[in-house]
Formats: sequence, structure tokens, C-alpha cells
Amino acid sequence: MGRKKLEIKRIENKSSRQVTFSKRRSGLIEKARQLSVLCDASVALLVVSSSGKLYSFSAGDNLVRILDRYGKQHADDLKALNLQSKALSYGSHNELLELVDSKLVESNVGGVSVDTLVQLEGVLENALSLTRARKTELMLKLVDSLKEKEKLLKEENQALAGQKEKKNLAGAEADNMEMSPGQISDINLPVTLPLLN
Amino acid sequence: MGRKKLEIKRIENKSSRQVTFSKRRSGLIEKARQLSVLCDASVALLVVSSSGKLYSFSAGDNLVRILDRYGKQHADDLKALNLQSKALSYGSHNELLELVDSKLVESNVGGVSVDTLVQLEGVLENALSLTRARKTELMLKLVDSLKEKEKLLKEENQALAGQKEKKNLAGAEADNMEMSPGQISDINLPVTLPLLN
DNA sequence: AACTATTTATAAGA
DNA sequence: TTCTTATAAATAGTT
Repeated sequence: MGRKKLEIKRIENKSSRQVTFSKRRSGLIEKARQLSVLCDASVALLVVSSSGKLYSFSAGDNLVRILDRYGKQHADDLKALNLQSKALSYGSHNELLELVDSKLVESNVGGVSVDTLVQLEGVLENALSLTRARKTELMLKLVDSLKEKEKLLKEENQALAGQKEKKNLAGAEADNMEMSPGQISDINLPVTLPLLN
Repeated sequence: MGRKKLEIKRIENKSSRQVTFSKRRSGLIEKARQLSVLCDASVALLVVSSSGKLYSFSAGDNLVRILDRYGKQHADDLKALNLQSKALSYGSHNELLELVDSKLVESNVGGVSVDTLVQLEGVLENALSLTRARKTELMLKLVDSLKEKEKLLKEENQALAGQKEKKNLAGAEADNMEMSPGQISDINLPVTLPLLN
């Protein structure tokens, strides 16, 4: 809707891309607002420009609450989400394979076009790689957050030990407990993870 | 943009509200998609209808990654992350299964050789090799061990706090502190895991 | 789910 | 950036 019809593909000219980004971003946000008001819905919108700047908008409810709901509903009902943003469960791989297998056996009689099979293969590969990428990403995140937690706990630990020592010195005798608080206990973790294919 | 100008306020008639919701939701998603393509941006959109149904869309990058970015810029959202990671391991392959199913059914017209089918099966099986399961298993172990570590740290923490309190009560006398070795250690976790896709 | 009269969004230009 | 305006696109009400 402008002087000319614009093809929906990346705008190569940097400055008009910037202008369009700005205009359409406002337009999108306005539309989101209207949807929220007209239909009594909650809307959360996050836009990240190619230069990495983040714009967020939410209406009807605050963003965090909407995200929470996303998390919950994700567990219950993924039907509502589109395939792209969907995650697949670990177990699904095998199930899917089995399904495909059985379907293929079944169709020994009927027939399936090569094109369809190629398409199917693509779909599966795509879905799998998406899944794997996301799974990895999330697990790395989880690991990071756990490590962060660990660090904080250790610090607290050290602080507590320090306080204790002070008290010891101030008290009757010394005890030379050198409880250096960073001590080792063994948790069974493979130091090197054989994560190879 | 319609037969009449519509005021932007809650539509009272339930069914037209529903219709408008549906139309405008698609419109919004299309606009989001266009913005993403035209301007090389990432967009995440979450819409919750008044009846609580959730719709999500993302383009340019996966939703979780976009949310992550949001999380970084706006303090923590570990809670949401946890919810998500939980959700991710639950069901969700339904849609994919349906898609696969429909592809196979719909293409009962052409014809394909058993050889081709066997080949396809092989390709898919390959993509699902056991190694991936092993990788997942190992990562899950890693996460578990980190959680375990965390637990131990918390316990030690509590023990220390308890001792400190005791000391306070006992005043200046000896301390029989027997450092209960419920220790925590530093295990050399690879900071970056060589995770394969 | 289609249609179409209108309103809205916006591409290009200033 | 901001405004203007010709035109494309979205959609409200209708069927």
C-alpha cells in the first residue's frame, strides 16, 4: 500500500530498509494494540532489528505474564503454535520414525510419489534440526544458569565460613581448622564428555 | 478499512468479536512476517484470546532465542526459561505427525518402488541415530549433576549457617566443629560443550 | 469462507 | 526525521 507494490523480500537499500522498518514497526504495534482492545486479547510483540536493537510491546496484560502463559500452554497444548516455533519432544523421534516406517510399509501396495517423499524427507530433516538446535540451546542455557547459581552459593558459603573464622579467633582458643571453603567432594561427573556422534 | 469506520474499543457482540479476532490476528501475523522479511528483523508475537487460547508466531529467528534476548535486556526470566525447557520435553509432535500423515495419505496417487521407500527409511533413520540419544542423555546427566551440586552447596550452606548460630549461642568457648564433609567441589566442567547437531 | 465498499497503511517523494 | 499523497492492502459488514 504505497505508491508502488513492494515485493516482500529483503530491501537491499540500507536506508530505505531502515525507514521501512521504522514505519512498519509502528504500524505493527498499532495493529497489535487494536487487536488487543477490540477483541479483549493479550498481545506481546518483540521485534529485533537487524542491528540488534530490541523493541517490545505488550497490551492486555504485561509481557511477563503473557510469556508465562506461553510456557504453561506450551506444555499443555502445542497445537496452537506454528510448526516453526514448536519444539519436539525427545521421544517423538522414535515415534515419528515408527510412524513413518509403518506408513511406508502400508503404502507398499498403493503408491507414493517420489516428490512427496522428498518433501517428507525435507520436512522431517528440518523439524529434527530445529528440534536439536533448540534443545541444545535450552540445555546450554540451563547449564549456564545452574553454574551461575552454584557460583552464588559458593560465595555465600565462603562468606559464612569467613564469619565463622572470625568468631573462632575472637573466642577462646584457636582452632586451626583450615576449612578452605572451596573444597572438593566428588560428584560423579564425567570430566570429559564423549559427545561425539 | 471496511464498510464502516470501526471505533477502537472492545467489540461487544461476541461473535463479531471472534470473527474480528481471527481476521486481525492473521493480518497481524502477516504483517509481522513481512516486517521480518523486508527488514531482516526478528519478530516474535504472542496473542492470547479472551478465551485463553494462545497463538504464537515468530520469524527471523526462533521464538525462544528472541525471548532470550528479551530476558537478557530485562533482568531475569529464568522462570520462564524453566517452564519452557520443561515444556519442550513434553508432547508436541502431534502437528508434525499429522503433517507427515497427511503427506503420505494425500499422495496415494503416484507410485514408488519399495527400494525408494527403503532408501527413504534409511535416510530418516540415519538422521535419528542413536548418538543423538546418547548426547541428550549425557546432557541430561550434566544438568542433573549440576542440580545435585547445587543441592549439596545449599546443604553445606545451611550447615555453616547453623554452626555460626551455635557459636553465637555458645559464646566464646571451644568449638568442636567437625566440619562435616558434605563438601562441594569444583569439577572441571567443560565450559563449552562440543555439542553436535 | 467469499465478496466488496471503505478505511487504513504505507512507498515514494518532498 | 516528518509530511504529503497516490496507491496498495486490510478488513467490516454482508451474503
